[in-house]
Amino acid sequence: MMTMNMELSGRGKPSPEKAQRALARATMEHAGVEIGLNAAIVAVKDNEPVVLAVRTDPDTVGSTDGLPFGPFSPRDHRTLEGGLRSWVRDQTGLELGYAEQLYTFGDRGRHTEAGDLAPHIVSIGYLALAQASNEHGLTGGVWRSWYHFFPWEDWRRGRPDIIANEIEPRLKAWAERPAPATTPQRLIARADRARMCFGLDGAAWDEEKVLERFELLYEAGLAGEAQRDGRSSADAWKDRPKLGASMHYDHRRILATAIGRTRSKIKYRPVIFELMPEEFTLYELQKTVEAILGPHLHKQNFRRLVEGAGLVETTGEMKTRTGGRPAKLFRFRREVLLERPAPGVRVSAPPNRN
Amino acid sequence: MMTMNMELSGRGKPSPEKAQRALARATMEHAGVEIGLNAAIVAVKDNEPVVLAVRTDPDTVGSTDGLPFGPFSPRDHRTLEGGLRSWVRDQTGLELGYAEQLYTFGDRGRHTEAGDLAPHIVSIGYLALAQASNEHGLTGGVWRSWYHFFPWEDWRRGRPDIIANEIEPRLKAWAERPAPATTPQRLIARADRARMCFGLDGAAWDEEKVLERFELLYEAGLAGEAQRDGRSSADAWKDRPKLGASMHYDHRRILATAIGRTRSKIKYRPVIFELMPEEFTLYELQKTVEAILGPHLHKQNFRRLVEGAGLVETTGEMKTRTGGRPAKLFRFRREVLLERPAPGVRVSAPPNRN
DNA sequence: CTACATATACTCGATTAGAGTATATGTGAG
DNA sequence: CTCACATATACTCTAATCGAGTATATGTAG
Repeated sequence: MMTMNMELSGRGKPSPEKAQRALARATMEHAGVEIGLNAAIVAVKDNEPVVLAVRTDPDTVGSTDGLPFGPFSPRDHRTLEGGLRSWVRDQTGLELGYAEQLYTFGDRGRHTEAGDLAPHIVSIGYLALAQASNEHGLTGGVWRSWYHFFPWEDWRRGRPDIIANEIEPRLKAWAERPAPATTPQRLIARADRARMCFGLDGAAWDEEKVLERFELLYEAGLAGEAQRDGRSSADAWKDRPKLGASMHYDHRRILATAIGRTRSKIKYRPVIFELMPEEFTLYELQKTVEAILGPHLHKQNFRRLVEGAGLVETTGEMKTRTGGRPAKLFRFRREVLLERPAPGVRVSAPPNRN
Repeated sequence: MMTMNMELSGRGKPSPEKAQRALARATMEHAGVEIGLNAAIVAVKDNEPVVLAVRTDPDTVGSTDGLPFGPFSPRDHRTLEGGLRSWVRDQTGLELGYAEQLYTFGDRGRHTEAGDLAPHIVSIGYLALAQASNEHGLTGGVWRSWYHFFPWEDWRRGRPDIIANEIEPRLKAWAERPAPATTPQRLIARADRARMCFGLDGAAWDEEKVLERFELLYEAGLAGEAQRDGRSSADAWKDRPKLGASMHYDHRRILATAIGRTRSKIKYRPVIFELMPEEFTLYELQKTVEAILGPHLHKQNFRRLVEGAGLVETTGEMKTRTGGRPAKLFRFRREVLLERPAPGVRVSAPPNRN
């Protein structure tokens, strides 16, 4: 756990390496609210979707990953996004390209590492997309697979075993236990939530519901963070393996939001090309889409779809050494932005893959 | 314009009516960041989509509307949404039902009513949906049509004249003027942005791009807020009528975000029923959808769509006095949430309505 | 030179979306 | 009382789209 310096000293200059400590210190200076910016920086490396993770406290044994984060100071930066870009540059050496705001997390009690009396940090989560090739200057952080934190989200080799072996039985047990009396009547029953979130009992799997799934696991005490935060629901699973790697604070929630947003957004905006090199084959494009979404379309239809939507144009070049017939190289066709209101990789939901 | 009291006195207790002044004052007390929560509370009254507006400063002549807003104090409220519900109750007497976070606005220079040196307020915008019938206890604020603030968004009687008469010529003139040299190369040209946003020159109208359109008008100096904020682009239109009613601070941006979110969300979540009474006819449902989206489906297909998706079930009752054949009454079928991953009113974009 | 792997083109049937036609059943004017 | 009218509801038709399959092209590796 991160230890916070409770004695106050004068205002500390934020240093890139210890920005989080600076943030904690700055927060002490008044009893108000401090703004933290969190970045889920996403890329695809070797067909694996990855996110940039930092060790929040490298000195402690058993420490966990976190997302890069830093304070927002309105004195130094005119915009939130500008502030984000600035300290991401300082902390990691990366120059962000595409970035969008995700969600603002401000609930007390969701990240109680420092105790409930800690100063309040409202964290604004951002999603950034980067090309794996652009990482020449990476000075901090390490790329980790999405699926290291969310193994149940990886459907590329079919339904992940962890769902049937760990998630389904534990959620069913949790659904059997009575919900607290304070639960509003309008809420959907635990068993139904589990079924809809994880596609149990023949329900469809919706790859966009990443956050709903994580929230459910947290509530049911199956996420490591639940035990850390002292949720009583976690007691039942104290000795069982945790599901996916935990992260600091509520960073795994932010990452879940980022994954869900990425998955939905590539369907109506051409953001997939933010993750691709300048030139690529259609198969490489498909593999990238599938890394993010799970396997969807068969090859021939993916081709028809992408070309038919005017998303790409050929460069005239060929890529040989593909292991078979050489493939045409394509590039993103920017003009599509001027032609269609919502261009994206329109893969519709597969019928049912359970 | 709102004049702010720049002399500081002691801490004022926030009173419902003057919560915004309290917020401004509280913000003065330290140089940090203050969190404000803004609510776009939406309902549909008599087939008109409305939002709850408050006069931010009733004493000043020519004052403008704003959204209800209040400070977030982590001491008093565990969650952001809890804080929102609490002061909405205090300020307006409304008990919010459905609410979701929209976006966090924190850019300096976007709302310079109090000058660029003003303390920094980061405002978190929320969308809330209410049934018009539930307003028994309304004690503050007044319902205003969306289209009072965004006349160009109202396509229920065809393409609004304001687009051809005011927006198109002024945007074309703006596109002729050179963009500032600091503009990044990757940005889309002004003329193309205008075309895509407002469906000029035969481009399709995308009803979801509400925020993009407002941002463009602001940038081009056609929104009243641009002149208020001293944007030079507004100089060219000093004497021309402003487009839509302005709002305080950046509240019109938040409302634009709320409208866009509502328009997109009803297509994949059954939130339209948050705006409907318990029982309704299919035609009333269609009129409500059209109030929000603009006219879309013809009656027969809308019926097929909504019934086919399992969104509604008949109550067995009929509504007479419809002016024609009596209509069956329907209610929302909650079980659809357990059957489909993304149930909503799936009206696809109309071909082209220019 | 041939087996193999991948790329690419084309076909087919089922489903769906958009739009039109036909019929049912109230209200209200005369 | 009756009939024009307005709205509700059912059914049909056609084109586009989607998922899936088949066929063919063109490299590399042994």
